[in-house]
Amino acid sequence: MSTSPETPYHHGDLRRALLEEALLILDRDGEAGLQLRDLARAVNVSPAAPYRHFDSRAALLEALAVTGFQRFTKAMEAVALESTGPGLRLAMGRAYVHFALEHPGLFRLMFSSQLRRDNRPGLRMAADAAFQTLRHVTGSDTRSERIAALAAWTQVHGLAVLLLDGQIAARAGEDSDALITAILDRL
Amino acid sequence: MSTSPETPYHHGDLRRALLEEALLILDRDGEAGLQLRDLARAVNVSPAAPYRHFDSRAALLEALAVTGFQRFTKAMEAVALESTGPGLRLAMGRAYVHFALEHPGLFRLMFSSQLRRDNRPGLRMAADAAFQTLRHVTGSDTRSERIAALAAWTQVHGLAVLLLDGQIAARAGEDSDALITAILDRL
DNA sequence: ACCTGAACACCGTTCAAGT
DNA sequence: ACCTGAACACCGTTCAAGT
Repeated sequence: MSTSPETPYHHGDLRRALLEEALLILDRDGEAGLQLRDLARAVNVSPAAPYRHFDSRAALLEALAVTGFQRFTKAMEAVALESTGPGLRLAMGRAYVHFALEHPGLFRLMFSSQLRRDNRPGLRMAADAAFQTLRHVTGSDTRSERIAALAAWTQVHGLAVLLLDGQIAARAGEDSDALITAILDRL
Repeated sequence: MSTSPETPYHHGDLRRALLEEALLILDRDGEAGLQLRDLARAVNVSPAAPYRHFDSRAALLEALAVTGFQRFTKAMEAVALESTGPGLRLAMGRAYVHFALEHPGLFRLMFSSQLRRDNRPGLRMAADAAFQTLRHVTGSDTRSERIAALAAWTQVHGLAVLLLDGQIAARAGEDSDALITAILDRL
């Protein structure tokens, strides 16, 4: 699948290749399954090669989480443009949940408290930008607006997480998207 | 802190000691920080000793998650006994969130999809028993009852997770428990 | 400038051997 | 019956050396 002819010998766009392959592994095997040596092997470089592009495994994970928040922001903004008025909040909730289901490993990584502990500024900024998009919709000036916004967020996020963990699932013959909509409609 | 006089030489209640120490490490360093060799060191046994009591690290994690669900069930049942009628749902929501905040590593482990993948029957049973306690309160006979129950669950769980991840926090001078109550009261 | 090869400390796990 | 000591394969990371 490489763009260069035959095998990409000694060089190439390794940084991008690493990130792309890492995203695949992340959503397939989860964060614990993403091993630097495996990743290097998958891209046909030596175990030490990734260190020319990332300081450490944690730095790689941060880069992944940042791109995750960027994609998430784009997805939310797209909904904000095509949907309007009353249906907007529900549409964004559904998009939020769908993003999580489509990128399970990435979504979990974005909210991983492990990453938050190292307190990397790039991640904080990407996350803030994403949440800013959400606040646009709900407003957060008065206290009651803020509480309502947080209540909506906890609902949507909880649904995403419980679906991801397999704790909530549609029953046999039940439409999974209809279930999501029904739950989000309760607030 | 051992109950036997001086150093507990060759034996003792190792299984219990491992579980107790593991719970401490889990809530302090998270799942990734719980290493078998560290754990053995902390309890003063050789790296191989834990394998007389647990088949693998995954088996140890499962045992921890099972005791987590048991404690969780007990906490929920205690609330169901002391609270009654209208305030019960809110009281259980608060207890749910407080449990998560008091046992962050354990709570995350209980809902870890990593563990769910190996599909260990003991864990499934402990989890089902816990959720059974919750259903008692909400009911889940009709479809609308089921949706309402799921909506409440997603709200409470989402709040717990976002607080745990530091994404939601009380502002300076704001009472954190009041914030929790205000959000849970919206549904 | 970017990558390889070999090495280091460390981890989960196994197994023969000790008490 | 329960634990130790030594070993194995593997991982993240470093560093001198190659192109």
